[in-house]
Amino acid sequence: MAGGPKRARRVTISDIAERAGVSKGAVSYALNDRPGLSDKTRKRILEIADELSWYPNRAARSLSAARADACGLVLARPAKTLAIETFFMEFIAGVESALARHSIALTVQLVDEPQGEIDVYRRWWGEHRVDGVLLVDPRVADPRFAEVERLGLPAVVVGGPLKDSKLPAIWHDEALTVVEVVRYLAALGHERVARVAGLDTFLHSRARSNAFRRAARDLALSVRIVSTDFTPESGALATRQLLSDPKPPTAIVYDSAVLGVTGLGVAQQMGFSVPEDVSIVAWDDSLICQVVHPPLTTVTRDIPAYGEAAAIRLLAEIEGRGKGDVEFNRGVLTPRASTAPPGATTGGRRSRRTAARAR
Amino acid sequence: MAGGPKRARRVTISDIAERAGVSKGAVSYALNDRPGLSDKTRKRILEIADELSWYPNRAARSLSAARADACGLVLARPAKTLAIETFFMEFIAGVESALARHSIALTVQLVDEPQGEIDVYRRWWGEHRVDGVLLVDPRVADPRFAEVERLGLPAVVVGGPLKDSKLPAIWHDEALTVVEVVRYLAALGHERVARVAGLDTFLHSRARSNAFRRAARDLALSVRIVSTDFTPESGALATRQLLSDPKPPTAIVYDSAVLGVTGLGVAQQMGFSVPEDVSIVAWDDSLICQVVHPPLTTVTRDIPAYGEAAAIRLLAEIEGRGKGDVEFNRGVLTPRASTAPPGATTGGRRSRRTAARAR
DNA sequence: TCGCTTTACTCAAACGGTTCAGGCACAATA
DNA sequence: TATTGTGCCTGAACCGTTTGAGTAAAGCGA
Repeated sequence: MAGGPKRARRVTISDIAERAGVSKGAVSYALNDRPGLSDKTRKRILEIADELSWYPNRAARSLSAARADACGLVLARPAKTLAIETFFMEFIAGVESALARHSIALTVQLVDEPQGEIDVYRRWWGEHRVDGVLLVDPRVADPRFAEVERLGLPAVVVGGPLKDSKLPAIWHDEALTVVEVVRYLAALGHERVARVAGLDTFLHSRARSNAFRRAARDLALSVRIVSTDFTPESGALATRQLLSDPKPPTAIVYDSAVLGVTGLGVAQQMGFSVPEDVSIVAWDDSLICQVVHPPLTTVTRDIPAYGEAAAIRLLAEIEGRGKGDVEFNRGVLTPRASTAPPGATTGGRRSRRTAARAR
Repeated sequence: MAGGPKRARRVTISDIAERAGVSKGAVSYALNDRPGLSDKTRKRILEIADELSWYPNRAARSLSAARADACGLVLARPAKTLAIETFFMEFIAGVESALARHSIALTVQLVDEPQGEIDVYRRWWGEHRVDGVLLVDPRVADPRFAEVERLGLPAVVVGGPLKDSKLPAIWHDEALTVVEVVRYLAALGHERVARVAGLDTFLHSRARSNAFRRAARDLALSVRIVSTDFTPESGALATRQLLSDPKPPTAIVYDSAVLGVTGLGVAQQMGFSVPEDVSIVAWDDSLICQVVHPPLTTVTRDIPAYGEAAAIRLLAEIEGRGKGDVEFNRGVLTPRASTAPPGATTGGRRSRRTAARAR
């Protein structure tokens, strides 16, 4: 700190003790609401601590209590798609609100590659930097689970349920929601439905794809599923592929808001009217889905609440009072103007394609 | 931790020392690359440390070194607008990449109200949780500056330059970019330009508004400026107000990507063709600006690099080798299809309004 | 061979909390 | 009155590092 600005020595527990005329131990008892002090002394100590605006040094506390009072979250998606996907910010907001109530900090780290994520866990746990972590984007045969278990690092998986790991998970029933969406489209009269999926290695993406295929077959609909890597480019490509088919689907379900909005743009550019020629459903709602025209029908989840529940489960895990998985409220369909019966005309306008078909 | 899972005792510096047959001090020297050890011993110690996969306990290190090895970032915007604005995720990604190189953690906290932000700084600094913080969204007469200075908490302001504070800031010249945008619109032939601004209390928003007004007047353009709170709703309202005028502007400059995309939607819904009837420019680029139709002309900044530079400046400040403000590369105009000469017809299509005017 | 420096380490005191085994004074009980 | 108990507080060890002072041995020039 050579040449640095002079900084006042910060007040410690000894200062409080001296000023109150008691021992350090007494101050510690007062601060932590432990028995063994008269109310009068306790009150006096707390008053002095407040007056000197003293906060206990976390490093010292962590050292003796062997807790870091921090949780970790590693995001391993490319920065570009991370930024555009509102999911994580909303999720973090929810996690935060739960952790803040316990004065537990959230340490966030972005990494490029999956191996880097495991290295971060090793380092964090080795350094006692965190008491536990949230694992997002669970994948098929995910190497993180075994490593985290090996380390003994308390963790909660966001997504699931998990087959090949005993780690606690928080998840919701994707299949039920998928069935709701497919039935809704079938009820509107759609016979050819498609799904633009995210990364097939992600558990939740795969679960939705499986459920989608099954639900569509049960209703005797024709199904197509195209995978993407969640980037707008890959979403645009998938949409072009689907709509270039001689018999294009009349309804497309997208795995994210970004994919949905991108798909809408591509469809309109190709001369498809939404929803007359093709209906669109996007998986997670976001304000961006509501400002495009037409606004998108979405599957809505309370993502901050999801994050909050995940954090609460993690705190329980850290304290050793964990008890299995948490099943969260599933997403529900929020119908907007991007879905309608196939070929429907709205408000007197007619798409070029609908007009062409009518001739 | 009652009832919790059994966890292995984690390896400490003493274990390494014992195994290597040296003292704890020697291990510490080896780890921190300090002189006073033979190369042979140093190598042996490091090998053993690696073999036992030992990481020094951060709490212990912090306690003795009086450093937290963490920086803090408080976001005080409403969670909803935070999530939708890609700026912060990109910014965080940049901050991260700089901090990670020094093994410094980033602690993020979201708060609801401005006073809460100041409380967080007090607590973080009191607890030695962070070595410094980044202050974003500087406002007019911002109470955070004085408080941070009073605390002696190293900080870097993201935005500026600051009039009423000696805190170091990282910023770029908004005025030059604004002039570039306005000149571009004037060159296209626009005579009535408008700006949908963000919160007027934000320094950067105000700086842009002032520059916008001045630049437009210099070019003898008619100007209107409407303020919003960055929400899509307020952006939609502002756009409706502007376009409902008997003589609506032929070009609108929006203060964020969200506002721009929202404005595009509103304009199109009101029967305005973009860019024939109204040109649109959005301030920060984001993938969402590129997937709408037409894609938006934007002011593009390298936001991750901005975050990285901010983090680097903060690290310098923490180490006491700070040296004034950092001026960052200003944003540059990226023209796309949402801007054109007023009344221009593109590709044979004609908007309803253009057609009406032509009659 | 002696004194002097240099090298390569050890030792122990911090850092600022938590926690537990006392200890002292005073009240209650036998 | 002697004993036991209880409430309130002290003292010191401890958590795992860093770091400056101390030291023994080796090296070196004269």
